[in-house]
Amino acid sequence: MPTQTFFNLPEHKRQAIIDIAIEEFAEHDYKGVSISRIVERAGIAKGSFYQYFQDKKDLHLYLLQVAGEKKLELISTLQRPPGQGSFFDTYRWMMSAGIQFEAAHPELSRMAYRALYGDLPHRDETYARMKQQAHEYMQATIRQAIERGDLDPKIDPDMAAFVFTVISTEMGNHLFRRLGINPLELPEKRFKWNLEEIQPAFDQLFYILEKGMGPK
Amino acid sequence: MPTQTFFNLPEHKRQAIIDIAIEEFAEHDYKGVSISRIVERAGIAKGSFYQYFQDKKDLHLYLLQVAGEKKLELISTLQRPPGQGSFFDTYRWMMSAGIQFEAAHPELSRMAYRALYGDLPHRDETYARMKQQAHEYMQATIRQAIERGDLDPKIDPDMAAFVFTVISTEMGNHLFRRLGINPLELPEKRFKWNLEEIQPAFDQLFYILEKGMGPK
DNA sequence: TATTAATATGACCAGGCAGTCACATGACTG
DNA sequence: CAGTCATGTGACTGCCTGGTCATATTAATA
Repeated sequence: MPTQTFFNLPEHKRQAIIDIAIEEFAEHDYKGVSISRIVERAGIAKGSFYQYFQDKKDLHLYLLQVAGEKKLELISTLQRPPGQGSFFDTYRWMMSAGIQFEAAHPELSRMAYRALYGDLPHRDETYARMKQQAHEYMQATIRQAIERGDLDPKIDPDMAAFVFTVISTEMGNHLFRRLGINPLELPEKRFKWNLEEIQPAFDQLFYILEKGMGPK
Repeated sequence: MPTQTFFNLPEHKRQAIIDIAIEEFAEHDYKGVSISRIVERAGIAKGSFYQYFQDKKDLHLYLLQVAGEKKLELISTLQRPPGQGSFFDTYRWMMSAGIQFEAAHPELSRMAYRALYGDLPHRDETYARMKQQAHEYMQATIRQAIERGDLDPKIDPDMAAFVFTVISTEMGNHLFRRLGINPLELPEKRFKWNLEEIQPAFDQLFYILEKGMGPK
């Protein structure tokens, strides 16, 4: 965690450091992120940086925490699907929320994606588990949905969880590519993100997930 | 491409360099691979290395080429699915072939995976396109399968190609995790790779892909 | 104002890197 | 044997890194 000194900083200065650091961790992988570059861009001395953060890892973990908080923050503003939604409705809402977060904070998403799939010297500490946990959570949800009659009882929960997890992870990338958008350019280009635009894609995806691809 | 000098090397020495370098590119991402470490492990002088390869990138591209050749080599030994297989049969065979390659050459797979999804200074040169090409090829195949009546005409080819592509890419990882195997330890542990063992997983996956997850 | 505590600074350190080059070695030729 | 050419070598360069620390500056307190 950052030191008290960091939190004593004037708001705008603190935020500038965070923003720049996030940009760097979105643009480069862990090894590629240079503290020297960050302090230069932020206009602070190297020594100051190390009065705010213990080391590079400390900064990285903090930024990931910030990303998590931002995501919760955004999701809490979104309306939940009406009533006792079916599994597919709920899941569609979750996925849509994830993609809205990607659109609103592409740098944060990219950083988090790197943390999950990139090379980290401190990977074992939390992140391999994050994937495992997401998988197990999904699996449990699927089991419940099967019991409630929302899903075909013949499917294998482990395999279904795999399919859902891997699709959610990559769906954002796919949608942006499909729409010809570079997510990292989203904020500066002030692209008008139109949720309606992606509904057809969701319809198509969930048709496949629900009914399969085989001939009827 | 490596120099003639490299190809003049005695077989065992050349192979040792290749093997060690592949190990390094499997273990570390591009930035993390150290030529100094490679030459030390291989017991050759730094100067010799640069008489074999132009630079780090030259080595990397060559190793990727080797990986491609090895994959074709292995696949050509596998029996094709009998007769005019349906789309699902063919695709199941392709996916199974991919996983057999992963099991037989986990380091090569890991290196290739890194090349596709990791950070490369020379990424633009070919690799972003590789993904795009795979997607387009899959999409075309799906269109044909629809015309032949092998797939539900109501599905969106683009979305279906996305689902197939992302699942094939990660299916190997998923299977190994499910079986409690670390693919990188496969070769040294001489794990007896039993194809039968993964058939149930394929059955489960293709049930989902064909019939979907929704209640019937 | 004098004293103390908090914060800012950038030259500096040790280590690692990719890549170079002047030279050494060995093998083959006339 | 001398001469030539391919190959091997590792000290070296220049660069960048994460991280340190003695010192300077500023703010707070008495």
